[in-house]
Amino acid sequence: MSSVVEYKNGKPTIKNVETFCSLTNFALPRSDTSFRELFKEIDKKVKGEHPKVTQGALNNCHGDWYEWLIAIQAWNYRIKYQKRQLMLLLPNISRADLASLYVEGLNNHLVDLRLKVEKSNNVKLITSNPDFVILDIDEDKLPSLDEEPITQVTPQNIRYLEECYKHFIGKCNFNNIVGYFSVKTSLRPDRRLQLAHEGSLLKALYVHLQTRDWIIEPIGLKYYAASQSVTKADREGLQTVATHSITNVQSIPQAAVDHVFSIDNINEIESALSEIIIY
Amino acid sequence: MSSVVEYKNGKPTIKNVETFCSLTNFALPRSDTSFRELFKEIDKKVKGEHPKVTQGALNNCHGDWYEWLIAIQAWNYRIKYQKRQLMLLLPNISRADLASLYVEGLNNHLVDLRLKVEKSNNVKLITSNPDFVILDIDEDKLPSLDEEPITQVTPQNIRYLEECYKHFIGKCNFNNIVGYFSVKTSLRPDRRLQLAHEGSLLKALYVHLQTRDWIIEPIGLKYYAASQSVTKADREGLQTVATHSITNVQSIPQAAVDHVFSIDNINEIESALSEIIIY
DNA sequence: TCGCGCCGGCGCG
DNA sequence: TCGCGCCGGCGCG
Repeated sequence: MSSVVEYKNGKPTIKNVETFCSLTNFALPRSDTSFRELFKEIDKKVKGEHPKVTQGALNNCHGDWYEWLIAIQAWNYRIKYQKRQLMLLLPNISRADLASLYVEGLNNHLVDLRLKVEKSNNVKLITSNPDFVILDIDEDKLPSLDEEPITQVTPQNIRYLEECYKHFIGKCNFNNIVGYFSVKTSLRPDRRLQLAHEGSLLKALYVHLQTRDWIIEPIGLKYYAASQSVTKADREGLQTVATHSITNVQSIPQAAVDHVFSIDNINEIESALSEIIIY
Repeated sequence: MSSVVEYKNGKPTIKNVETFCSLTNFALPRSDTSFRELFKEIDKKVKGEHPKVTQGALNNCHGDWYEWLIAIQAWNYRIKYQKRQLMLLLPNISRADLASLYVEGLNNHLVDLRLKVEKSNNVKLITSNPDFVILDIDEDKLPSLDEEPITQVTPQNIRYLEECYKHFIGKCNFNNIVGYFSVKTSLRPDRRLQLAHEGSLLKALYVHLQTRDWIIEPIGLKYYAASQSVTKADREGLQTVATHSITNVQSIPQAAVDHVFSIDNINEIESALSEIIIY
């Protein structure tokens, strides 16, 4: 236990992965265990032994824990139900732009768009990376993955899931990237708009690729979100339109966020995945 | 001093206005006093007497303090330089939607747009209210305001500035609302995107009004932002395009945020206002 | 009671 | 060193 917090000049630093693995005893929570409660208990243990740990440090960890639990379950879902679609963790944008997942030709369209946009008016196309990308391996060209379910919460397994996206860099065609998924343990009226922005911009980029390759009937790009609890105001706030679709009367207004799931235990992850992962 | 924090069931609550007025001695800071340092000192005093005050409570207050200082300076700027443009605080959206500032005809276009968008695809047009609206009183129809500068930081003066927008509800024509201004004491890579979303959506609504009224050469809508410190990454992140402007090749890509100002003292407010308030 | 919009303190690469 | 993207705890109406 004392090993999960390090001190640097008297300032405690939570070792995120080790804390989560050690304090969950390396096991997945029961399928009806509330993540909220689970995180609260872990917090209590950490704070009990290390009173100087800040709320901000715990906030930071909660976000990762939530992503890991969903990533593990998504991994197992693909294997259990033998789906060709899969959901993978993405790193932050300074480690890898999600456009780099596309094959060279499509990536070049996006690079070209960014360059031209920037050149014409000193303007950029910037958003954060979503937490997950949803791939559809409908062609043999994409690498196949291990078929081993993940049953233990270990640093090795977490690291494996966090790096999995690397296999697909430069390999995805237009129809291989079918959606994105961003998750937050909690929402606030201001923070939930980050999701709307992300969804809106990702969909605008998709429409751009569609136009450049003149794809008449695209399968469409889904953008999903999830949180441990979702109020009516959250749902309404997240029904915001993808702004590119409202300025001319021809296009049908399109939601930036297609659906927001309430996910606070493993059963609820499973249920969300059954709507997200169709094939 | 003890009066600025109230206790409810042992839980401290900062009385925001009273704290700021009392701990600044009801005076505006010197024109080169760093707001950062000022807020830090106030925090220290509050925490010194009330150790149970949380970081979250102070965060909440900092946002208001920053807005008030800018609102006071904007008020005085108009009078000092006899400008016909003015910058007013806006309330949060549950108190008054900013569309309500427009005259009935224009407001109806926006109501109509919201209805049709919602009806067609269960999608809404949602963003937070910006902190300030920038008005141009270029017609005699708009109410005129007091010409008294504000030299004291008092609850009465702050309340006055917070309610000033009410005079303009239902009174603004297309060319009376020339811009918005949102401010944050600090930025983060995720939170700065809230500004991009807000700017993008406000500009899309403006384009919609322009289309409905078929206004050929609109004066344009500006969206500005400010923070106590702005990094290169912040500037680049905020150069994000207003997404409606990139999906067809005819329109020129337009920035969601026209300019981000670094404002940490009264001189810097003055300097920003000289770029924002032109006429 | 709850919705709004506020923001600092992270762990990591 | 800094950029990324994390999120709870507010004061107020």
